[in-house]
Amino acid sequence: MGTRYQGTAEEARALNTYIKLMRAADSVTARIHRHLAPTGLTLSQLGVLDALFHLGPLCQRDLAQKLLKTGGNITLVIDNLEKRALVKRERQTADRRFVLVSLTEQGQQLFSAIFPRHVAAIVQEMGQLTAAEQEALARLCRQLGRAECLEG
Amino acid sequence: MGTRYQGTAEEARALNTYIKLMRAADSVTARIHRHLAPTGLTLSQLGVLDALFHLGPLCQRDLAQKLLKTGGNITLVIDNLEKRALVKRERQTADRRFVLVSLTEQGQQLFSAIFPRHVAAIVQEMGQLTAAEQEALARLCRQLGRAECLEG
DNA sequence: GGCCAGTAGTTTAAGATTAAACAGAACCAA
DNA sequence: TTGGTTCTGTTTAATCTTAAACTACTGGCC
Repeated sequence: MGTRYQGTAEEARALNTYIKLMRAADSVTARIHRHLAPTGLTLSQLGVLDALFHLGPLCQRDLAQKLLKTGGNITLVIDNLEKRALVKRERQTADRRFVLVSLTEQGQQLFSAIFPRHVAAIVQEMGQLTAAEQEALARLCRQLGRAECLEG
Repeated sequence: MGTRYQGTAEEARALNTYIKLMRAADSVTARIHRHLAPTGLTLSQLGVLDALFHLGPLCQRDLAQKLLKTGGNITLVIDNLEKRALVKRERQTADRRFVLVSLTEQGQQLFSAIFPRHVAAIVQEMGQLTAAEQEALARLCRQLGRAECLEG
């Protein structure tokens, strides 16, 4: 956007950085998603499986927080994973407001099969940068994305 | 994702950078979009208006390329902008396959009114980083997103 | 006990997004 | 001229995404 905008140097710099950041994220996302396509999983679904695999069962509120998504969104993504029997929901008895989501046997197996390829795709994407550059990029991104919850 | 994944150092580094990049892009996008909400425009719609404003009338294929989106997506976004009379379509007579999209008077006015605030929001977001850091981030992102068309 | 505020999930409406199938147009070659 | 190829844009089906309205549940307070 706004490649031709003439403003102050500060504005031009901020705009340029913003555009480059968005394009990089879009490009990488598109390519990673294409690697994933044959599995029939979306990136959102993989995100949920990943969280459950590495962190154990979680309630939907926690999933929403981890993935920076709204509650309504998580409801739908879990719905779709549940249709494929990759995760299951369990209403908690202690506090019936909570729903605990966990991987099924099939979910575990599928994720274990897919994850190494997913990591390989990410390593390949990042291969454009040296180790030092990757670390610098990670640091700058962390500084930019500083928490500030999505729904706050 | 995969904060707890134990792989090689190369894998851990690539994963970490990937996560940080995605979270930064998501956070910034969410905050920028919130600034935009009162106008009723989505970020995609603003992207189209911006391209038309700064580059002049374009056909949908060119818009898709500029914005890294699919043709089907552009069709819909233009539909929605057309409903609000912010852009207009004109079938080209020279080659009837092309549709030239341009801003209406209203579109120009709305964009002119909104753009400065949008730039201000981006400058504020990027204010987390020094000028040198912004330039470093832009360079690293450019390196990562190197062209490779979306639909190719 | 009964009301009320806050919390967890769901639903709904609108828009974004892609891939894939499709229609119309241009173009090239035999 | 006809046939095949390529290109632009549209449509469709599926999913994602958000905000906002809604339901169900908990816990505190009178």
